[in-house]
This record gives sequence, C-alpha cells and structure tokens, in this order.
Amino acid sequence: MATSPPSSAPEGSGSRHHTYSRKQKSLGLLCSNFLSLYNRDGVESIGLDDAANKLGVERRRIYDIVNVLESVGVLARKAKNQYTWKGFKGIPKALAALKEEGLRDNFGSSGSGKMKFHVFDDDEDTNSNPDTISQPEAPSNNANSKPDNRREKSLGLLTQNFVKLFICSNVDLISLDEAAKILLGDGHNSTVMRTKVRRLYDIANVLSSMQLIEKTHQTETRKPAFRWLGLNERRENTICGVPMSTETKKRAFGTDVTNISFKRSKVDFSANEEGKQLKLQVKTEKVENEFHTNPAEQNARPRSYQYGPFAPVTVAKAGVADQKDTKRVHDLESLASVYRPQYHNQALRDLFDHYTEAWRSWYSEVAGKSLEQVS
DNA sequence: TCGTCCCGCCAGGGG
DNA sequence: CCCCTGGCGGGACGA
Repeated sequence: MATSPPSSAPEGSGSRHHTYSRKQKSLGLLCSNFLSLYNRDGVESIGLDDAANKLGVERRRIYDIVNVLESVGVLARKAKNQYTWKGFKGIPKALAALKEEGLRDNFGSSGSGKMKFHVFDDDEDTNSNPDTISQPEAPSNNANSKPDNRREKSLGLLTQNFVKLFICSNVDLISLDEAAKILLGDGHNSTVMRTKVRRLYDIANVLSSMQLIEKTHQTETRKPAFRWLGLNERRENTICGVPMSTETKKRAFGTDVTNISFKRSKVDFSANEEGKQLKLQVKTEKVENEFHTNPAEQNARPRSYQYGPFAPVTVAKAGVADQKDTKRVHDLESLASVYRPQYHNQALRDLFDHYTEAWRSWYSEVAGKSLEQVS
C-alpha cells in the first residue's frame, strides 16, 4: 500500500512546476543519454551497472536499450555485464548485413517489381501456448523442435526484422501495427498482436532517438507511422541530432503505400500463398549505398554521424553548421528544458548541466561565425 | 477515449 | 543457489 508516486499532490507543495512527466523517463530519452554518454573517444567497454548508475535508471531499462543498439551494430556483447562500444560507425556494416540477410531470406528471387516478404521470425504464437483460442490448426509441422522460443521473441531479433522491413523494401512509411502484422505473419488479433506492438513501440523509440527512423503519420493525418531515415541525409537536416527546423522541405510522399493498407479491421494484408507471406512493393534497387558491404573495407569511416541531443563536448567540433540559427539556439533552450531529466541522481544532473553548458557555448560560437567546414 | 509505453514481476539460464 | 537476462502485460499517462 501507499505505493503511490510522490506526485500525488497536484498542488500546494512548494514545488511549482515540478511537472513530472513520463516523457522524461522515456526509453528514447534514455537512449539519447546513453549514446551521448558513451559516444566519445576512449570508450570501448561498457558495463551495464555503470550505465545504469550513470543514467540513473534501473538495470532492466538498460537491457532494452542495449538489445536494440546491439541489433544495429552500435554495441556488441562481450561478456556478462560487458558490452563493446562500436559506435555509429558500426551501423553501416550491421545494416548491410541485415539487408543482405533480409533479401536473401525474404524473397526468392527475380525481383521484378514485387517480392514476397517472409519474415523468418518463425511464425506466430508457437505451439507452446496451450491457451490458443481459435487457431487454424497451426500444426506447424516444421522441425520446430527448438526451444529457442525465447530468442525468437527477443527484442533484438524483432528490431532486426523491423529494420529489414525498411531496408529490404522501399516502403517508406510503416505503422507499428502494420509492422507487427507483417512480422507476425498473419491474423493475430488479440493479445499476441498487442504485445508485439508494444515491443515495437520500445524499439521505435530507441531507433528514433538514433534517428534511424522518424515518426510521422500516413498521408492524410492518418495513423502515425515511421519512416526510415537511415544514415544518409540527416546530417544535413540536423545538428548533432537536433532537428534544424520543424518544417523541413521534406513533404509527405507516402503516395505509394499500395500494399500497406490502412484498414484496421479485417486482416488486410493479402496473405495468399502460405498465409505467412505478403507482398510489398519493391523496386529492386539499392537502398542507401554510400557504404557497401565490404568486409575488407570496414575501415571506411564516414564523416561523422549524428549524435543524440546530448552530444558530448568532444563531438562539437565535428558537427555541421551553417547559418541562420537564430532559432536554433532557441531550440536548444527548449530542448534542454524538454529533455531535462528528473533523475534523483545528483551526479547525473551535474552531467546534464555540464553538457548543456558546453552545447550552449558551442552553439553561440557557431552561430557567431557561421563556420562551415567539416563536410 | 485511445494511442503510447513505463514499470517491474518473475521465469529462464549461466556460472 | 545467486545473479544476470529480458519476455510480458497491467494499467497509468497524455493528447
């Protein structure tokens, strides 16, 4: 009992604008903090406890972040409690691998316009669930004697499949329930779908904080959906991960969503064939190239990748800068207030202030002389 | 209301 | 057996 959070009193107490907000505890923000904390020179090993302490969160949350970061190549498991920091430069390789893997597994061949998208997530619910209400037989006669059911439902794998959805096809807008439907196979109302979508929310949040994807909404203010940003562009529209302007010249172009229907009632995906495949429009073209899958050339390090909103000082000099940032500074301000975590951890607060301070000076410096080197 | 998603219980699994 | 992992979903927050 009496487990009520300290924010029970909506008024009175001295703290005026305490403004407790769950946003301040979001996975996305945490991920940004995580990234800025380790995306620095000299970092090569990360301890989960260390991360949890520094970020002021419970261990459980670190796992969420770490799992998806690993799926994208930013981290690599080294040992219990230990991860190796690969950094953003580890992303290209991971994505290339995922793409190749996805293309190889998902569609047969002869990509001449369309392809079958078969997520090898190994179908839906599995047989280990005795409470399968009305499941169409679902004999799953395949050699499914692998108790790796755990792994199949892992956040990491889900993340990779979610990413493949984007890089293995040219669909640029996908809502989470569409993704869930695709990754699940087919007809999965009830609990399974909901659970999947919930995981997808987590994944989307951290992917968003890395700016690999972006949240928008389908064509006509419909359902919210995500668009793949990848590693390209982005540097041009952001400054250390901070979006330059709200109205980017980008305009809605989800005109060819074709297969991805927006209906939410019946099973909209035309899942003919084996009921676990569906077609997506694909143009058999190379999505994001710029960095190939050349294992021998893993040294090809791109300029600089984006950094979370909490980019550390050492990163400042590599940032991109242009001019007309009168409002950019303003953005920083709001950003700072918005992102200000409410960690009880004093050390973290200091860290935050330190960064804020550093960025502020950097920003003013940049704004003052509109230097545009880098690139 | 409904979309979003934080929180943490608790079950596997490694040492 | 303890501790690390991390699936899972109740239910609260916020638009």
